[in-house]
Amino acid sequence: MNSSPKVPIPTLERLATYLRYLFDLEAMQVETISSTDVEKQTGINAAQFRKDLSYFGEFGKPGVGYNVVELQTRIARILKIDQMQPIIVIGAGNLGSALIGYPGLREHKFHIAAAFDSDPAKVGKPQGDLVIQDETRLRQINAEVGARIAIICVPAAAAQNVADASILAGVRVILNFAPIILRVPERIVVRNVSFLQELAVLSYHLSSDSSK
Amino acid sequence: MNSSPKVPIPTLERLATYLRYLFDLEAMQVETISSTDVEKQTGINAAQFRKDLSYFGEFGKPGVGYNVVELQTRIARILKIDQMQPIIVIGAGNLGSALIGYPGLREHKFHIAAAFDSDPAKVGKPQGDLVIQDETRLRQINAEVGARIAIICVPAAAAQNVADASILAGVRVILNFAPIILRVPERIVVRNVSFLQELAVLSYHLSSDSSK
DNA sequence: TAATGTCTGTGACGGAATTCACAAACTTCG
DNA sequence: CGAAGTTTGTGAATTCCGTCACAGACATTA
Repeated sequence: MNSSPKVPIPTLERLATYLRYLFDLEAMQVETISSTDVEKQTGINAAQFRKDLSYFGEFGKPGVGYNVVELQTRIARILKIDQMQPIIVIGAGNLGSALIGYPGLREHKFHIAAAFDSDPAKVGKPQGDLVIQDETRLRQINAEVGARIAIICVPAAAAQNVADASILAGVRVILNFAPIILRVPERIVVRNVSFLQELAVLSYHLSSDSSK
Repeated sequence: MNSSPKVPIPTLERLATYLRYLFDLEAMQVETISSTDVEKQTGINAAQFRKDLSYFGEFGKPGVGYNVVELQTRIARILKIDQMQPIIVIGAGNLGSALIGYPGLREHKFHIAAAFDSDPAKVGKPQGDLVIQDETRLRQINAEVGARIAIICVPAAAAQNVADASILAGVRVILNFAPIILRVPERIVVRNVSFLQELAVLSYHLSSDSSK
């Protein structure tokens, strides 16, 4: 009943990129773009752009291109960031705090509804416009705020337990910053962000310098 | 003269994962592992693990498996994280500060040699065990520290300029946290980290819940 | 030593993602 | 209106990755 059955994940990642780009275009009061414009400015192949969109229907006019505002609206709807989404953040260390204070979240319709930590020294402290809650109250509090997205920013050793607790509390997708592979039920979607991993890949590339 | 010509990027990403896992095993005083052990514990297919390694030579003994410490050493050498690598961080906001204070970096043989910001209020302030430098001195300072890896943590609007300056200063690979596609010469390798993008992908998955 | 069992390294296969290339749709201009 | 010029959407071709499956290497046991 829904759109297409199989959308490649790289396509979804690029959709988010297109969306950012469209916001910029809107700010510059550009009304229409073509797929070749996109290629020139983002480096993403024009056919790729068209194919990505084709998974979700038809968006452009032959001979003209795409209407910036309309495309923006439709991509936002596809990604379900057309209305505010509550998120919970678990772990209020450096990274968690940075996330809580990050203004870009709100712009993209994400709203941190609660933040948790296990450290009694942090619990109860205000952080931005919310108060750090005790990790043990995760389930109880999420029953109120109803977040289905969790961001895990705890150390590796604690991450699996925290993930389990989140899932019990009704979370369905997890953004994991801990350097560990989480074991979760099939229905749960996890995405990992690891800058150590990214750095390692970059470091590798330092060798093959002159060649190619 | 070097190893194999074409190593898939997903392979490099997994190598970093294996390495983390091997550190854990070493700490648990495990001496030997087999590819099926890896699959059981990380969820990564055993053949995948073997093929990933095969791009770089032979690592194991048939009928036995892989020596944990040896494999660790060799993967670290492949990724060039067997000896300290200097890094520069540009942008000392929430994220940049979090990175500077992140102990995991040192464990993985990365060392932040200098941090920069354009805000005069921040320049000169100590942060961890180093002092924030003025962004305009990037080239000058990197002539001393010789970092070839830069981490960009500045706002989107400033990122391209900062990237250009880094490259002029001798940087060859960039880890970019700014939500923008950087335009760089071919020889420069860029990897982007965007949690807004990750969140968008996760958000998409909130729809196709009961199906599949 | 021979027989059995385990595990690696890799060629072959299959599927997924990207790019190509073109017909069809629309615009513009004379 | 007709011709020339754009640009889309998409089947087909290509490239890239992951998985399978098995020959060969090594260990173990008797």
